[in-house]
Amino acid sequence: MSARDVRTREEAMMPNLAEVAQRAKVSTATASLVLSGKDVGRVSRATAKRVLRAATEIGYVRNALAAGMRSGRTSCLGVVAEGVLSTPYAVDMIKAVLTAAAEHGWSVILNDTGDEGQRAHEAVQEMLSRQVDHVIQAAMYHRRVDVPSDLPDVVVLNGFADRPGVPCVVPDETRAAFEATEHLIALGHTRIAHITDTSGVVAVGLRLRGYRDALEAHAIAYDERRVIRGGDAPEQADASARRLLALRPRPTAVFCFNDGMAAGVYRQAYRAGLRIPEDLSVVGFDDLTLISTNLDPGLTTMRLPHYEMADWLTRAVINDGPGGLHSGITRMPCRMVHRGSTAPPLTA
Amino acid sequence: MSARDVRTREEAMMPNLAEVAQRAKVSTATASLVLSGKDVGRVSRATAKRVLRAATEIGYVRNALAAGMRSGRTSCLGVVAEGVLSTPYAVDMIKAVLTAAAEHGWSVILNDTGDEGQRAHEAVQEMLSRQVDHVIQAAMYHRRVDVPSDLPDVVVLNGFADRPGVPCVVPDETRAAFEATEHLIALGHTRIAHITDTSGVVAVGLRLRGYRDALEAHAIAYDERRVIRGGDAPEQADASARRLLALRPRPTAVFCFNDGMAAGVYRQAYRAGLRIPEDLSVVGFDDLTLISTNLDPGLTTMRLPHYEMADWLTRAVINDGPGGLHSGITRMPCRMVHRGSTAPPLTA
DNA sequence: CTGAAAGCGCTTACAG
DNA sequence: CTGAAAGCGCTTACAG
Repeated sequence: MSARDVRTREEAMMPNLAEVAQRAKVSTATASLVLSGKDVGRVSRATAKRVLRAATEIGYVRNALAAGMRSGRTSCLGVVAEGVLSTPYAVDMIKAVLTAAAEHGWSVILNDTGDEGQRAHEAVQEMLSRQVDHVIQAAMYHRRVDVPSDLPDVVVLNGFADRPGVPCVVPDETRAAFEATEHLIALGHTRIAHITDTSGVVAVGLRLRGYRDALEAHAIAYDERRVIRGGDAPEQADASARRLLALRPRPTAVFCFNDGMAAGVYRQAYRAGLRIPEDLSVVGFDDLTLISTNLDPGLTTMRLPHYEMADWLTRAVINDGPGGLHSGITRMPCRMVHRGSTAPPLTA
Repeated sequence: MSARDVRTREEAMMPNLAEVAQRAKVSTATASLVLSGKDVGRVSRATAKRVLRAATEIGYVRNALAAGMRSGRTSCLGVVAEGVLSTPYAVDMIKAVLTAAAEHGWSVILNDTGDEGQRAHEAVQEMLSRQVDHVIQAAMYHRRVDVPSDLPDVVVLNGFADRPGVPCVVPDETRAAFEATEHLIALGHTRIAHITDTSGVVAVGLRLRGYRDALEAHAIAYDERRVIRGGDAPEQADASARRLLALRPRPTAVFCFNDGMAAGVYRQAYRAGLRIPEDLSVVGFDDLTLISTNLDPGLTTMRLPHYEMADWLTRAVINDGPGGLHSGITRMPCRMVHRGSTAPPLTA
């Protein structure tokens, strides 16, 4: 074959290592050593300088494909996201992965398999084919994740694996719900309702647990009638909110499973002529700023640690590899963002 | 060197083409032909079957690095995003790129250089090093994009290049603003205000143009006092909205530069005791559903064609290459989403 | 401190 | 219809 058979680097004016070596009058071995920073104590400073200058002069860019094939390491991270980009909730995770990876000089191959998670197998094959060093499997919300068995170096972000031995990181839902509820208790509330979801997502149980634990810790009786279950969409959030406001005696505070449900409470409270926070304190969950900052007053809510989880996991994987990680579930704390939707009860 | 020097496919139990060929009792040339689908009329059906069976039996996954190096094509798309993941506005573009690429069997290397766009050069070097076939440069909002000169096969998504010869795609802002305004005119409004941005982003001028054109097309006098300029944050949106409501005679409708500003109008209208849409019709822009569906009533707004732009561009690049594209600006239409925040004026 | 040479796993003209 | 062999651009023991 000739140089014309394929779209060569030469055609695209991409010089290769041999040309750098030739120009610097050294072997490709020496040039490689210098250009990959492995030259200390092995190549004289003068030679190294010559190589670097030559590389700069002809605009050398190393072919990562060739390097990866020879060395067996690609400095490439595969991210198999399951619908992460379909939600505004979790995009921060991708952002964190990209940022942390870039800081380490790593690249990221991203594949979002969509809400169904159907294309997951294909995505994994693709990652293997591209020889990524590690795979991060990211879930759009805290849930159980099916981890392909043919994937050795895998970790799970925002979910837990269906098999043991896989490092996972999730938000500490129960603790967050405990703190949110305790915040309301500290303000003097005792009739605290909880609006939650009808779906079976794990966070529902974990946050309910935190809510109950907080009540119990402060000797407030748990009243099942104050736990309202409804859907996620705006109309369903409205329905839940109406049921909340119909409770007698009316709760003076509500802890909502997410910000969308809190938005429903705002809409119905205004329609009923109630003031927030004077007549009703509201705490949300997620901190979708598009919702929380556009409500009036701004919504006090628990921020999910999407960025922190992804940042931590990415750095850990790059620095230690999945093997260096605790092979189990790591829980990360959520932080409460105070904006003005809570106050002491008027009756206090 | 020996097989133990590097982390080989053997260690990871990754069979290579030679093993497939050996098992199928053919040469690697024949195996390669079959496994890359180039065997029609070149390899007998029986031989092809043997190869495919052998590959399946030993769980062969082709090494895309080696294939890419030899063939000069990687079926890999580089996406240099400039803060796209930092905004809820434009994530749909990434989603569309990933989906379209996956459908063609392409992988995507994603790099978000953050809001500043500082790391753009590094990102480009990275892409070149990884030998991506094409690069898509994506902007977080419609704006001028500095396209690195050392990047031959590049196209711009949601922006326009600073140099000629680069295919670009952007939303048709002027037409969208024209249609939004015309919708209000068709309902019978004549006192139509426009709340816009103080920043110098290009969309400000383009949408103002569409607003003015629509008024002119329907012989409604343009009144500069009805164009209110303010910032983007909730408090600034509130300030703009207050100025709107202080106008005398009060406009019966308002076309907002974005949904966040429309949310400010809702807040202030409610505080002033005005009903939407009876007393004031509101049209937004962007269709951030977290805002538009959580307002009461739901916000009628122009949806930006982020998904469509990215989908179209990705398919075009993969199928034709950047060279096959119109080397200039392509404008894509926005679609109006009707939700109930507009109605005929009461005085009509 | 430096270089010659092997080899990563594939694809591709080319010869038969 | 099939195979032998070259070569993509690197990195890495190894020899000197």
